[in-house]
Amino acid sequence: MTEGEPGADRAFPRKGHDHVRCVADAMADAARLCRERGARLTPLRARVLEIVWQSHKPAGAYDILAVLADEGRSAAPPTVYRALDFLLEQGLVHRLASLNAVVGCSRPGHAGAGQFLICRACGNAAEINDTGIERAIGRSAASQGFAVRGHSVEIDGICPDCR
Amino acid sequence: MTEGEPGADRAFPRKGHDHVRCVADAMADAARLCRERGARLTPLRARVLEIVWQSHKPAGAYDILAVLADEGRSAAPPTVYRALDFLLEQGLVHRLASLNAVVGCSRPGHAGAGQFLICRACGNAAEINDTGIERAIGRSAASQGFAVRGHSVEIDGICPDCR
DNA sequence: CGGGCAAATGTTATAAAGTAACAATTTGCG
DNA sequence: CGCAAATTGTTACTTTATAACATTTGCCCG
Repeated sequence: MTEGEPGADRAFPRKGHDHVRCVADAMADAARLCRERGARLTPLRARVLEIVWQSHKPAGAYDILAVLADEGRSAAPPTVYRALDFLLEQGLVHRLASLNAVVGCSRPGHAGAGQFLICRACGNAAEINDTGIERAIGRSAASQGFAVRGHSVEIDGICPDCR
Repeated sequence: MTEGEPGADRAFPRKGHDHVRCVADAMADAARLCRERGARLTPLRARVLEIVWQSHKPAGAYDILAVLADEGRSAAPPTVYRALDFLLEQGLVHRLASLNAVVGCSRPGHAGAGQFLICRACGNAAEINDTGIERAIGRSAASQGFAVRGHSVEIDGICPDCR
């Protein structure tokens, strides 16, 4: 996602950001990760992942379904939901509950947790991986005697580009 | 919610917790808040709020609908959704997106933000109001140039009573 | 006090999101 | 090859949420 320049750890992509390459990288990471784990990233699952990565706007299951249908694939809701279940399990996508949609995971393989900035103007969602938030959550849960299994942090607001 | 004893700031209710009184307090707070704001806490809205407060398990819209129907009220989905919209706006309930359900707000009036511990064993949800989490979110968003309007933190795990 | 306007609720119908159950197909493996 | 398991196809359905319009209620002002 980031281009490796100093101080380039931004959640929202900068201008001139090479999206084609970013998607290609994500797909390559996913393929490698699945290979290592013995999980099967089938053509259908790979295609769904690619569709999710086409944009930083969270994709609804029925949006994905429409794309598959356009491509002439036989597709019904379970097709998509099953592919998404796989991708979620593998930590390749995140589900944003507040939008009933998913986005590509910027750090593939880390399932079950994630923090997102969601712009109510442009609809883009950016994953942040803020250790401060993680730690604060862990500390707070521990003080209540609560054993954390996963968490979702969805922050609603206006992104830098839309201000 | 808490009983005012030293160190009693627990999110999950202790044993012997007086639920009837806790609900009564919540209703009184809600009535006062609405009066102050000139918002109309009508009998229907009040009843829906009361139903939500009946339990610490998040209530789905159709659960609430069933209760209203049992009571002989004429009720259809919009009845409930409209009441919930009002209660959400007034900050009297929180919506838990990951469960499609709502819970009573422990600090009435603070809409749009909240952090929850959700037990996957018993289904109870407890609101925490952790300033550390709030600060971490604010700091992280600010560093991205993101203007926060609201946030939801839903932490999945096992509560102290279920361990 | 009563007409009239806005807010709230009732009602019907439908959209959107997600799943259950079973059939057909593909894949890896002995 | 041939079988078992995993994946995908297919149909039907459940759950969640909203649109649109009718009716009622509360409240202000003359």
